[in-house]
Amino acid sequence: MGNSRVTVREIARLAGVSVATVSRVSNGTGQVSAELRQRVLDAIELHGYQPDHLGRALAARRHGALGLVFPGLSGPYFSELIQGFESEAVPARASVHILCTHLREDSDAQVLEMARRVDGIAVMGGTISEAALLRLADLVPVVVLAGQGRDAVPSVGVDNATAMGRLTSHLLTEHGLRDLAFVGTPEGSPDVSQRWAGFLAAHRELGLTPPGEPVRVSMQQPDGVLAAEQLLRDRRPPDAIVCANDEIALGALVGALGRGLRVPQDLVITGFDDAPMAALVSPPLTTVRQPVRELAAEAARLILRAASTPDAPAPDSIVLPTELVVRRSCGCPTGTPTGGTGK
Amino acid sequence: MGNSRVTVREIARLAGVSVATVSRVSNGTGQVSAELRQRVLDAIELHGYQPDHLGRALAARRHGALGLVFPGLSGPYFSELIQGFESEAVPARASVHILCTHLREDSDAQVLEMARRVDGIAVMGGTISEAALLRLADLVPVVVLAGQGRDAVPSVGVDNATAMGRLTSHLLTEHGLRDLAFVGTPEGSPDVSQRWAGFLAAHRELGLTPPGEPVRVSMQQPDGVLAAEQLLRDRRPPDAIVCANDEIALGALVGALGRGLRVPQDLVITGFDDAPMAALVSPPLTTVRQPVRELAAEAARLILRAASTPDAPAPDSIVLPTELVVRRSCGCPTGTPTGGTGK
DNA sequence: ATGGTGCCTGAAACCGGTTTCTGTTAACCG
DNA sequence: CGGTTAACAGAAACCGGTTTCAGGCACCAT
Repeated sequence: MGNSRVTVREIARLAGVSVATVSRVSNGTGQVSAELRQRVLDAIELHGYQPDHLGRALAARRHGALGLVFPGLSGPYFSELIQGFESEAVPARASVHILCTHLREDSDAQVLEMARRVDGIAVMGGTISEAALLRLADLVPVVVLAGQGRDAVPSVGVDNATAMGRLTSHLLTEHGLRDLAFVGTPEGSPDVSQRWAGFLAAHRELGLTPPGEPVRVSMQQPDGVLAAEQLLRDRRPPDAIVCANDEIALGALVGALGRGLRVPQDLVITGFDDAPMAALVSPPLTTVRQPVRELAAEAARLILRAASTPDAPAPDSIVLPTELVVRRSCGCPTGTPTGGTGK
Repeated sequence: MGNSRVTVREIARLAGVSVATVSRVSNGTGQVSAELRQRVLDAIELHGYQPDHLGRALAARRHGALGLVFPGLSGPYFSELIQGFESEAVPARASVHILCTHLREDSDAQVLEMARRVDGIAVMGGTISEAALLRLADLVPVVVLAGQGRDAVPSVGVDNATAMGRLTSHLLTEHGLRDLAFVGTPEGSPDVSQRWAGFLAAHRELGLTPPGEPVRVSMQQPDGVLAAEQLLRDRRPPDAIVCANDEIALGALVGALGRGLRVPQDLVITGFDDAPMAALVSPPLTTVRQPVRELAAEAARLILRAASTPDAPAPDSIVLPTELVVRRSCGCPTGTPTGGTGK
């Protein structure tokens, strides 16, 4: 220990100056004569003084911290998300508080509690109730990450419906597939809900009848294995498995190959996210690329800005572009450069 | 807004009592008459007063927050880790601050900075310098997660060397394999370093010559694909690929299968961690189970305890048991119950 | 000599809580 | 009825910083 218990008043006494002067020196604000400055710097150096964060935060009435709330952690998606958020927060000298809500039932209360410890919060879509979100926005700047904003709560996301519609159309028109299964739980998150909607819309636009129900599973690789086994056990398996994300697709691929099927000859599989593995499996996965890291970074920037200008008008929501990435798992010969950019 | 700017003094004024009484009521400490208590509760309710965390933390001289420092995020390992940590911290009303150091070069400074905002920190082994670790331990309670503790800094981990030694011996003796490759970067983390050491030791115990160098890659699935391709391109590929974790192994499996090899007939692959996917791929992965979530939870408990009893002696390091999980990727016929428990 | 202007400096107030310490009142006891 | 004690309430100090405000001083122009 040693440097832990040193306060401004202590340094002030040792340097023979007032606390105001110590504060000015340690912050570089205001005018201090060269002599006093040196005396203070010496005392600070000698005793290893570091201003206490709490005192400073209390006086400044800002925490210097950002919150990130998500349902759970799984796969490269959340890794990217957290890292994107962090990469923006830390240079702004803001620490990052996290909260996984899926572990507990009283997540609304937890999030509200978090609001009193940070300057702003990014909440993943669908993790807390609508009511809690509004109360939250009342307390601190909030942005919804990958979900629908509401009133004064801006959101950052991609146009999932259009992107998934484009992918689905590709399967229906280019490959003439007619029996597609959708794997993912629309009720689980706004992302999946929109992807499911885009999947349905693409069918209807072509006058086709989409499947009535998706295969509801979670978003991790093991769930994809499970889903594939369930679908392939059926007497009449689908032509294609359209997965809500790459993790599911990777799992489904493992499941399908494990049953001796050939992809894409016997079964087409597609994903969403363009995770690093998508390009490396065989066959490489046809998917939709979305800029996850950039999404989170954008959210962090929005919050930081809102926190520093308290009375500014609520910023607009942001929609980042996606890109259809056609590889071999859909049946295309090879990396056909059909890559269309979503809005 | 509305409830954001209400302070104790405000409530005290409105309820016609002193701030001390408001504080007593809102904390349930001390004695307050039924009448005053009700007046205060009404005022609190009416104005939606919530005590400010900073004021409270400053007075209590504790932050009510824990820090978690890791190199980067990747795969189920870190998900488990974070969730295990969080599951222990949140019920203790402590928020969780995270810091990914691999994104920046000045991580030592960042960690030291974090120390002034939390009551204790868990640092993944190998993420910061030895010097920084010691300085850190000077400021707040610290525990090293999956790494070597030092002096008064306790650690929580598993016996990687023994576990990997057991796995390696299994391949060498049960399956008679002689040409094993190790994939992973020992310099990258204490975990891998110990696993490499165990791999080498198992060879030497049997009087065999281990490979001189590991295949140095990172710890993610794509790296496993890469490593497999590199090894299999060689004129004389190994009999077995012993991977530093399951992610690498899963990638290697994909890479091997993609090249038309049969596992385990043509090539044996093993992992470490027992990630959820390990049991689901074909063939299922032989690996070592370690209680990652429990590891992190234990670390959180250690820190919380140390933070609440400042002058207690430094707790002992903790080593949790591992379990060899034999599945089919090593060549065993099926789920042979050879599962031996490591110390 | 006088008044004005800037530059430094420190006392004190402030951020929003908790806690000690003192004093009042009422209850209880012999 | 006097005296001790317990319960309760509030004033003020405190946690560790920042910032306002007023005063002192040197310097310059009238």
